[in-house]
Amino acid sequence: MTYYSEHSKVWVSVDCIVFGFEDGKLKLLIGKRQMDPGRGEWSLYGGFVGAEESLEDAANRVLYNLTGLKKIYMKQVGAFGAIDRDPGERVITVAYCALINVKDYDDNLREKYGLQWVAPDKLPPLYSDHSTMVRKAITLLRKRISTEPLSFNLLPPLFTLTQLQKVYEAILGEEIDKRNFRKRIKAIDFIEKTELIDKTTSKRGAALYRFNKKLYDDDPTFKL
Amino acid sequence: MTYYSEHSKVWVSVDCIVFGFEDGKLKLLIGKRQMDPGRGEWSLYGGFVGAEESLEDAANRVLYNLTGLKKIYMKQVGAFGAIDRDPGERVITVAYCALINVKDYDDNLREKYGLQWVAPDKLPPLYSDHSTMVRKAITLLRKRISTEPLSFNLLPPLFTLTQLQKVYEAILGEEIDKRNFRKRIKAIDFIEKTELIDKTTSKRGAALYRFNKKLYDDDPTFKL
DNA sequence: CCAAAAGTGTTCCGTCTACACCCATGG
DNA sequence: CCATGGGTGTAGACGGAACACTTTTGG
Repeated sequence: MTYYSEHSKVWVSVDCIVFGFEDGKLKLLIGKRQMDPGRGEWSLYGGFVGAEESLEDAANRVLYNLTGLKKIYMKQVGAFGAIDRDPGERVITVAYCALINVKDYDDNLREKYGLQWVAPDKLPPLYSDHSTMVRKAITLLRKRISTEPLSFNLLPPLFTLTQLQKVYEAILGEEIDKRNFRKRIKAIDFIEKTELIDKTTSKRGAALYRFNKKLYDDDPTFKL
Repeated sequence: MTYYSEHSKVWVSVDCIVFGFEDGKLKLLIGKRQMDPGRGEWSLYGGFVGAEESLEDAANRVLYNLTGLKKIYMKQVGAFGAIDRDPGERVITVAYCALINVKDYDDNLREKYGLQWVAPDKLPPLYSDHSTMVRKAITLLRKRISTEPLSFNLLPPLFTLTQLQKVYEAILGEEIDKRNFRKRIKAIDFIEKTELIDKTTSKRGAALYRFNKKLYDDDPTFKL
C-alpha cells in the first residue's frame, strides 16, 4: 500500500448546524466549547469521524448525543478545509445541517451540554469558521425550502396553516400574503387537511394538517 | 494535544469533475486509472490533500496538473465518506466541479494522461463512487445555470448567441426557442454585444458577445 | 360583546410561451 | 442562385401579487 502511505493523513470532523422553530422564529443550537482550543467560545457541536464510520454515521452519532433523536432530517452543507481553520491542529470538517421539531427535543440534554437556542440574526461570533458554515446552511435552506418538503421537519406531525406559513416566513425572512399562501397549499395534494382542530392558539380553533409522505414520494415535484 | 490524539486520522483526497463544451455538447474528462487499486478502470482525476494545503489548493493543484490552467472556475460538489468507498484504504474525498473552455486546454496533457472527453450520457461505469459524484455535479450545474453566470466559463471570451444557447441546451438537456432566448439575453446588461463578427460558423457571420464581469459584480442578480 | 386568530375570491398586471419569415453571404 | 446559419416581433395563456372582510368563540 505504498501508494497510500506516501501521503499524510488528517483529522476529519463533522459539525452540526441544528435548526429548530420556536415562537414563530427560526433558531439554532450553539454551545460554549468545553475543551481547548477555544474553551468558552460559542460554537457548533461536532465530533471527530472515527476510522470505522462513514461521514453520515458520524453526523448521526453527534446528533444523537446532542438531541437524543434518531432519524433526524440531515443534509450535507459542505467540507471546510483551510489549513489553519482549527487553531489547534489541521482538521478538515464536514458540516451538516439538521432540522428538528423543538417539541421532540430533550431539554435536559440542552442543559447538560450548556446549549442555547439562538436566532440566526442574533448569533454571537462563533469559534473558528463556524459562522461561515451557518451562513452557508441558511443560504441552502432558503434555496431548498420552495422545492423540497423541508418545513415539516421543523413542525409536529400535525400543524396548522398559520404555523406552516410562519416557518416559511422565518426561513425566507419576509412576510407572505395569507390568502396567496393558502391558495398555493390547496394546490399541493400531499399537504392533507385532517378532521382535527387545534384550539390552543385561538378561540375559534384552526384546522390541523398533515404531510403525507407517500403522496409526496409518488410525485415529488412541487413549488411553493 | 491529547484531545486530538485520542482520535484517528484518515486520508483525504480531492476528485475533479472537469466539464468542457465541444461540438455543441457537454463533455467531461475521464481517464483510465494507472495505479492500484482499480488499475484500468475509468475514473475521475484526483489526488491526496497534503498536510500543508487547503482543500481548494489541493483541487487547484490537481486541476493545474491535469490541464495546465490556473484560475479555473471551480465549485465544491460535496464530501463523500462511506467507509469502503475506496477499495484499498479508508479515504474520504471531496469532489470539485470545474468548467473550462476546451480551446484553452492543452491536448498534449490529455494524451500524456490518457484522458478522454466523454458525453455525460455515454459515461462508462466509473471507479468507486465516481459516477455518483458526476450525477451530483450535473444536478448542481442544472440548478445553478439559470442564476449564476457559469456558462461563460465553458466558452471563449468572445462567443456568439448561438454558442451560448447551445451551452444552455446541453446543460439543461432540452431545446430552447431561439427568439425567446435572445429576448432574455437582451434584458441582461452584462452580456455585451461587440462590434466583432465571427465568420467561421456561417456565411453571413454572427455578432460576438462578451461577458462583462464588472457589470455582473455590480448587480449579480439575473434569471435566464 | 369584543378581542384575536381563522378562513375565504377576484382582479390586474407582468412574464412566459408558441410560433414563421426575411437577411446576408460564400461557394 | 441557393444553401446555411443569423436575426427579428406579436398575440394569447398563465401564474403571481395585491387587496378586505366575515366567522367563531373564550373570556
